[in-house]
Amino acid sequence: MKLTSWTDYSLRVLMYCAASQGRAQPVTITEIAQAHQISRSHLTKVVVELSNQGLLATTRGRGGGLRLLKPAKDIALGDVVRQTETDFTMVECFDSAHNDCRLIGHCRLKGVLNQALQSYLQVLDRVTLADLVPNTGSGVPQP
Amino acid sequence: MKLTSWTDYSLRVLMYCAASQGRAQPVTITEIAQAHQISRSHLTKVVVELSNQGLLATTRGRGGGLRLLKPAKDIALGDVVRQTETDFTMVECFDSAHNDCRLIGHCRLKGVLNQALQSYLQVLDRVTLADLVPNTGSGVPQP
DNA sequence: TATAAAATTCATCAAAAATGAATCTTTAAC
DNA sequence: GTTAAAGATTCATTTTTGATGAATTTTATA
Repeated sequence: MKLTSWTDYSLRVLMYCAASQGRAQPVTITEIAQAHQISRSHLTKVVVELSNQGLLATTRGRGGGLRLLKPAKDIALGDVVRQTETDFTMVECFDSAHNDCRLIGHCRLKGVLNQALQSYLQVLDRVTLADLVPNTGSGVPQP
Repeated sequence: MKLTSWTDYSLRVLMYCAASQGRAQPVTITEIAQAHQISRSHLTKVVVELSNQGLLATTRGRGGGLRLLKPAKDIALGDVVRQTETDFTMVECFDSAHNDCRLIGHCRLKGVLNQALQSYLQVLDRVTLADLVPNTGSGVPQP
C-alpha cells in the first residue's frame, strides 16, 4: 500500500514547475534532477511520460525546458496519480481472469476495497498543484 | 498503490473462518489452502501472524484448527489491513530520515497524501467481517 | 558551428514479495 | 503408548517489478 517513486518524482516535477511559473528561463530537467538528487537520465523518462499525458510541454534545444500546459490550479492530484500509478489491484479478485475465490457470489470484499480506493482518490481530486506550492513564483531557488 | 497478496490471504483466511463459524469441526489450514489453491506452507505463515495479532486462536493436534477470537461483527477490515500491510509510505517525505525535498516548509503534499490514506482506511473501518460473508454459517462448503 | 537542451536505447541492479520443501512439535483419537 | 493429524519453524530460492544510469541521438538556438 504505497505509491511508486515514479509517482513521487512525477509530483515533484509538476510541483517544481508550478512553483517556478514566474521565471524568465524555463525549468530544465537537469535543474530538477540536481535539486532532488535524482539521476537526470531517469527523471527524463518521467518528464517524457508527463509530456505524453498532456501535463507538460517541453522545448528542446538551447533555452528550452519545461512548462505546465495548464494553470496549476487546474491540475488535480487525483488525476496525476490515476495516470501515473500503474497498478491499483487491491486483491486477486480485482483481476477477474485469475479469480478463483470460493466465496464468489457471497463476498463483498472487492466492492468494499474499491470504495476505499475511490475515497482515497477523491481526497486527491480536491487538491490541485496550486494548493501545494506557494503561488508567488518564488517557491524554488533561482538557478 | 496495491495491497500485498499477504494481506489478500489474511483476509481470505479470516473470511473463511467467519463463514464457517457454525461448523462442528474447526477450519484447518490445509482446507483453506486447498480451497484457494495456495501453498499450505505459505498460508501457515499468514495464520501464525494472524494468531500473533490476536485475531485467530489455533489448536494443534488431531481435531485442531482455527477459530476467530472475536465475533465477526467485531473485526473491522481497517484494523486487519493496518496490521497486515507493512509499508504505507506514500512518498519519500513520509520517511523523514531520507527526506531531502527542497520544497520543504512550503509543501503540503505529505499532509494531503496522508489525508487520502486515512480516508481509505476509514472506509474499511466501517466494514466488518460479518458484512462480507453470509452469517448463516453455510457460506463455505463443508469438508 | 558550438552548445545546451530534450529524447531514446540498452543493460543491469536491487529490493521485496512470494513460494515451497523439509522438518519439528503438539495433541487427540485409537 | 502409538499413531495420525494438526499447527510451527527453518531454510533456501524464485519471481517480479521497480529503479537506475551510461551512452548516444535528436533538436534548436545563440
